[in-house]
Amino acid sequence: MPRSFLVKKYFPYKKQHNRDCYPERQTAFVPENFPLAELPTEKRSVLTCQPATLIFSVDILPRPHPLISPESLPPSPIPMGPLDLSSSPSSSSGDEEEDGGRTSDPPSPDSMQPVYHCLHCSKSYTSLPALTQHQMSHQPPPCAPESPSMTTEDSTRPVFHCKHCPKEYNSLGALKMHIRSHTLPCVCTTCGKAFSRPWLLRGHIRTHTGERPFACQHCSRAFADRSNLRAHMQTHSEVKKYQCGSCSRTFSRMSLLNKHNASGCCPSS
DNA sequence: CTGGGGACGGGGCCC
DNA sequence: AGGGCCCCGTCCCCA
Repeated sequence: MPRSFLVKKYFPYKKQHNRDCYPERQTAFVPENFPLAELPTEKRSVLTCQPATLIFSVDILPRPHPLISPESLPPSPIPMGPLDLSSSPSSSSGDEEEDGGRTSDPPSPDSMQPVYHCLHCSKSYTSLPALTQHQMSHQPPPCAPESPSMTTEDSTRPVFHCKHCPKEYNSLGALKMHIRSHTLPCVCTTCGKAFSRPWLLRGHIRTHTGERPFACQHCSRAFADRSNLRAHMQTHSEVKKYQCGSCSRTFSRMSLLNKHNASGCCPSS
């Protein structure tokens, strides 16, 4: 799984292993006169330069669906003229060589009677004007040029593309959620680090406050992160969650099992 | 090298 | 639809 949004080593205080909270957090770890508007630059960052006042006029840009090729579409005499999508989102950027084949896909020789399929839904029409009128219903209004780039994967499922990366989603909500990982709208007021979701920020703030609301019932340890508590609970377990296929040894974490495998215990696996 | 903790990422589910 | 939360997972660091 690509971890394209890992944000590491923003600040030198990351290096300090503050096992027992941050007793001197606000003075020791925060860079002096930390410039909120000048977060350390990252290649991927479209927003680190202005984390607090994000001005994103365009989060979702039109982009052709990479999975849709002329071959993947049903035989469809999509007209080139009024329906060449020149006003549609997917052709406004002008750099879509590969998309050209969609509209120029020749009709199947098997189709005795022309059937005009909508590019955006499963409807089909036997007359061009009917399809033309129907497809207008899929066009974004003129005043909304930045509506999400939505294509269809199989003529029925919409696909929403992320402007910032190749990911795509089948719901606008999922895409918006994903885009937050690019825009990082939740900014820590203490150190300026930005996060995609409020609860991530809250978890991060605990690293400043030292709050550890997740206590282990078996020992005195407490954790700021529930996942870390869960991992810790594995250390109390006789039989741990992750088992080696060869030696049956168990590990509290997948990463430890992977390390174990990589060390040569299970050369076959 | 191994085990464990800290921090934080994503998707999915629920309300 | 959007936010909150959960679960799973990864990476980094340290003992």
